[in-house]
Amino acid sequence: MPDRTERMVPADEGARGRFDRIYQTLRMRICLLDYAPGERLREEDLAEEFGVSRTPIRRVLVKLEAEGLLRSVHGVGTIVTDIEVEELAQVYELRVELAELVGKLSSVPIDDALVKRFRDIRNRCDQMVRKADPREFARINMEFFHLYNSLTNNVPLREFSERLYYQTTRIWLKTASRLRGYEALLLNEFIIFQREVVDITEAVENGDLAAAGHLRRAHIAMSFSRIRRAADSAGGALSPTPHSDG
Amino acid sequence: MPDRTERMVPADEGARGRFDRIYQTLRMRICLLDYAPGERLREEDLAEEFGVSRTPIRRVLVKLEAEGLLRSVHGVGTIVTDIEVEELAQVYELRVELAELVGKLSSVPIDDALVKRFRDIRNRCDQMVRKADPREFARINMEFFHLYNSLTNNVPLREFSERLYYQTTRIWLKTASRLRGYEALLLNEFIIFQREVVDITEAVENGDLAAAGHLRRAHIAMSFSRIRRAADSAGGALSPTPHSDG
DNA sequence: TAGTTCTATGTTGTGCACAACATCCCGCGA
DNA sequence: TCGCGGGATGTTGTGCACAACATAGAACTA
Repeated sequence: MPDRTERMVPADEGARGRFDRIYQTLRMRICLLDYAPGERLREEDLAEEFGVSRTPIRRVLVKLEAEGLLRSVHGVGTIVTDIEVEELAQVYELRVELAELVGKLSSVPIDDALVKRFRDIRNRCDQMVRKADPREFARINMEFFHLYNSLTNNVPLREFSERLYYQTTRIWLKTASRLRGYEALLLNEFIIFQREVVDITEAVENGDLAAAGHLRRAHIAMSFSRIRRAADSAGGALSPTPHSDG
Repeated sequence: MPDRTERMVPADEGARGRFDRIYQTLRMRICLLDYAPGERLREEDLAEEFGVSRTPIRRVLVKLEAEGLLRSVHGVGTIVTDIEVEELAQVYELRVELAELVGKLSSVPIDDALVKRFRDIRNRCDQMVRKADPREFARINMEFFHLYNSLTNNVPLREFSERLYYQTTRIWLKTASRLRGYEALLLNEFIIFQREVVDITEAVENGDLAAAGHLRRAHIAMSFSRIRRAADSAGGALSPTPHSDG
């Protein structure tokens, strides 16, 4: 048997590994608003940053475009998608249903390791409640999302929930950041989020995934209600925003 | 304002139009089993057929891979995905729920034109009941799916339902075609499908989309039950099948 | 001065040659 | 006869040069 030389250095990744790495990186940046909605991405810049040519970059961009995060226009550029009020409502409408389904379909067996992961996040929430850093909030929110999502073994459900999540959080962040009283609002959201984590952790501890699903559903629905109400009272900040970049 | 010259000849399509055309064509072929699960697609062959180089073909393949219909392996080829029993069950489990949601979320207003489209398909079913051609059955089934899907305005829901549909129908066709008594089975399916069309058309005529949703849900669930039962009694034909091609 | 055309510039899309990778098959030796 | 090693072959992945396209701004005209 030919000695399948195991890759010793992590830097020496195959084509697939490189593709995934770039893809994950860009998706994270889009979700964390490092790339704002409406911003133009230059393929050549990305190629230079990741030390490859435009070709593999384009591969990643095509995939991100298929997921609705980017939109390439010939002769213009690759633009981070924005989203309309109507469509944001639709996405939330659907996320609410899917969240409940996660608790219903193909439940995973609950073992100590799983419960521990929930408790860990809950504890980390307690520790960082004072900081109220938007970026850190987004990160832990995302981490909790993935953990919650892992409660179902239904692969298509997991994938689609993930896609909708990445579609909405960045828009949520963007919308919230344009409202007056952003700091207070964010702190409030964090406290509510903390309660959600506590509630769902308890449901998981009790092995009641259906209850976890209902809790999650309610929290997502209320989260959207809050942001919409705040935006309405601020005078239509949820409307399509003009691009601020040149 | 510069006179935006509308394209007069359909042959003179832009890059985007060509991309969509190739994408739709390949997706249809995969769904209709022109490309069987496990089959290898050669980029160069496709490039030659569509009169372009490999580059735009690869663009399409990346998107189809992102949707789970293809899988590219460096140095091996681009392979039409197969699907495991477990995952097929998961996909159906989810399709059932989404079908019901189509009747619940963001319902479109029902006008005469919409009702007419349902009646048209119903009538065409009546006319072609004798033929029992698998390919024609798949086509009209697909057409009805798209029509039913258009009952909701929720874009993400439509997109995801579509993706799951394309994932399952081809596997359904493949599985059914390997069973004994395939002809009789198909004819039976067609008769049942005809009933479904009649039922849902009536629900739409009455403006009761929730009822349409429940009908659709029930029919999808029963369809999967039938195929699974038939496969079980035939001795595990739903198991992962060995590739028959060289 | 207002409107229009044209050119310069920048971006994504395409074609092609080559590198990286996996597999098959032939030949060799025990 | 069986195992195995290495080259031949075929496929996807990458890099690069150029084409197609869109836009902004200058230059020109009425």
